[in-house]
Parts: sequence; C-alpha cells; structure tokens
Amino acid sequence: MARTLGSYAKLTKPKISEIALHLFAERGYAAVSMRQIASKVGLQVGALYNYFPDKQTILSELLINHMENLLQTWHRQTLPEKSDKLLEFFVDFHIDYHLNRPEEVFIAYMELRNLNPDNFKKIEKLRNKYELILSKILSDGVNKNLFTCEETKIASLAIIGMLKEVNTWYKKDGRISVPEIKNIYQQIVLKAVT
Amino acid sequence: MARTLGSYAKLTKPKISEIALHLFAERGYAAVSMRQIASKVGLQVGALYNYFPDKQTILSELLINHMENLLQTWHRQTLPEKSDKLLEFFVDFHIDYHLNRPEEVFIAYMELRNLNPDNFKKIEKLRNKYELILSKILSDGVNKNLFTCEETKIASLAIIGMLKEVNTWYKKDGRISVPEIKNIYQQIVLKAVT
DNA sequence: GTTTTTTTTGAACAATTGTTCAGTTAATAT
DNA sequence: ATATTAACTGAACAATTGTTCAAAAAAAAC
Repeated sequence: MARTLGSYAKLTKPKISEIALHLFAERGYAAVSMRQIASKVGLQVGALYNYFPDKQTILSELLINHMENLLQTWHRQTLPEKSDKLLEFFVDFHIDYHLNRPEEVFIAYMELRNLNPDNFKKIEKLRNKYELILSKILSDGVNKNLFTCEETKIASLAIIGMLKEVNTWYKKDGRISVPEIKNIYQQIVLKAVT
Repeated sequence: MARTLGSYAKLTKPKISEIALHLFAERGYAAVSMRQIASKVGLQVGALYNYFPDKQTILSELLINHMENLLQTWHRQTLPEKSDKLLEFFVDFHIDYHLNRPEEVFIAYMELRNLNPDNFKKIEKLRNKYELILSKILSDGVNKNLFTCEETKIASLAIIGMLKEVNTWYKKDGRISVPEIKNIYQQIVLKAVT
C-alpha cells in the first residue's frame, strides 16, 4: 500500500470548509465563487472537487454539522432539575453557543433556500429537535404549575426568535457585557412565562 | 411637445419592482438575473435600464420604500394613550403589517448586504427610527411606573426580534388564527415588561 | 399625415460561473 | 530506488452574468 487516503485531505477539507464559512457569511452563498474559495485556501478550483462533489455540498455540510453540534453540545450538559432554573440555563446556553459562532448562525438561516429539498429537510428536522427542547422545558414547567403559558409551542418559537436577535446587534454595541445580556434575557423570558 | 414622460413608465416601473420583489424573495437577490426579471415582465433585458440604472437600485428602492411606508403607516394611526394599551397596539400593528407583506419583510433583512454603503445607511436609519418607536413606548411606560424594565433599548430589540419570528412560521401552520397570534404575543410582551 | 419623443428591441460586450478531466507533482510504502 | 497512489494543476467547457447602445417600433403632439 502506498500513500494512505487522507494524508493531506484531513487538513485540506476542514480548511476549505472554514474558508467557505467565512466567505458565505460575508458575501452570501450565491455571491461566492468556487474560485474565490480555492484561491483563499491556496488551491486551484479543480482541487476542491476532490473534497466536495459540488458547491452546494460545502454549504449543506456546514449547516448540518452546525446543527448536529448544537444538539450534541446541549445533551452533554448536566441540566438543573427545577423548571425555572432549567429555562435560565437554556437561555444562557443559547446565547453562549450562538454568540461564539456568529458565522454559522448567520448562514444557518440565511442560506437555507440554497439547499436542495433533501438537505433542507435534514436541517428542518434538526431545527425542530432544538425547538422541541425548549417547548418541552416550557410544557414541563406548566405541568408543575411553575409556568403559565397557553401555547408552549408558539412561546418556544417566540423565545428562540428573541434570543436569535442577540446575534444581530451584539457586536455593534459594546456597552453591555455578555453576562449582563444573559441576565436581561433571563428576566424577560422568565417573566414572559410566569 | 410630444409624448409626455411616463406615459407608460408609470405602469412599467411598478411592474418591474413587483416582479423583482417576488423573485428576490423566492430565490435571493444574487440568484436572480436581470433577464429573469425582464422575461417575467414581458420585456427584453435592455428595457429595464430605462427605469433603473442598475440591478442594485431595484433592490434598494424596494427596501427603502418598504421601510418608509412602514413608518408612515404607523404615524397615520391614532394611538391609545395608556402605555399598556399602546404596547398592545404596537404588537398588533407590527404583526398585521408584517404578515401582510411577507416578501418585503423577508428581503428587508435578507438582502441588506447586497446594498452599497450609502443605501445601507439609509435603511439602517429607517430601522432605528422604527425601533425607537418601541423603545420610547417602553421608557414612557417605565417613567409612569407601568412597566418595569432595566434596559428598554435591549428590550425593544428583543421584542422586535420576537415579533419578526412570526413571519417565519405563520404560513406553515394554519392551526392558529391571526387574532389568536396577536393575543398570545400581547400577553408574552406585556408580561415581559410588567 | 408628419414630426417628435418615448419605449423597446436585439445584438453584442467582456467577465465570470460551476464543473470536468487528462496530465503532473509529490508523498508514502515496499 | 521503485512502484503506487493521493493531491493538485491548468486548461478547457458551455452557459450565464450585468450592462451598453444603435436602430426600430410605437405612441402622442402638432
């Protein structure tokens, strides 16, 4: 046996993904060419096709990995039992995770329509799983008479929408620290369902 | 003097804008070609350049008109005086206005990066004006001891983020009517600042 | 009916797009 | 050293991109 598969591929493929992520986030998927990606990686265009069958797969892998990693990270946490503490924990977790990955977050709901139906469904499934985590926290809290909330499903969508918004303005305004942001949002969210 | 300016332009230009709006919302600005727009209007490409100097101006006019119309519509309303009623009114207004214009809303925060710096600033200014409406409602309410809210600026961003989310799921799920949605959101928002 | 002006066509422009692939380079295992 | 195979180049492909403009068509004013 000669050169084993992936002797460099192990380094090159992640590099392509990383650079594509930056470019997609900065200019949008449709506005980024394969040549621009290749040039930033330090390759010719053709070489990209050793790692990805087409342009769209670069995007879909990024999005799928992002969502799967989000869910994995959540399930690795040790969670508080009391519903209100758990809800606070969720707010914390969401803000932390998303503020640390602004580019992934950005393309994750910016470039969805550039996915083919199959990949789109995959992402949608993963999203629903995440949203279900929150809506379960809410409905559990309602069952324990700790929360009052008529429509836990809609409330969870509303809350996630609210939390997502942080990413759009956080960088611009350094006046408030991340812990402060978390506190503010915890208060708003808790009050909204109590 | 012969043919007066705009004898047909008055009809053609809005038609171009309208069709461009549909296409941009469906496929994204960068993924829509001038030829696709022209063909749907029933023209050849060249004719578009009698109405718009370039592709980007089609987009920027759409976005600017959308934001200006939003602000105008708000200021034409007769507003309730009491802070809590006013906040409810704002929630109502926002949901109504945005659910009635899903395509404008969609491109208004999807295609911002395709604007040149000048046009971008224009949109940003208009956005801030809108956000200021809500943050003033909140701070007025705080001053009158009707609301309790530490950071009215952040709270207004959070609330608008929450309301915007409605547009992303409303169509998909016919289970809940618009008046019901308004009620749910009114409750959540009011509780969040009381 | 003739003139004047608006509106549209149709073809052309250079640049760029995603993708393919035969051939070259370089690293590894023997 | 040699054989083997992974990794990459470089050029080519056809299709499409935004934009320009002289010429033609169509409508309105006289």
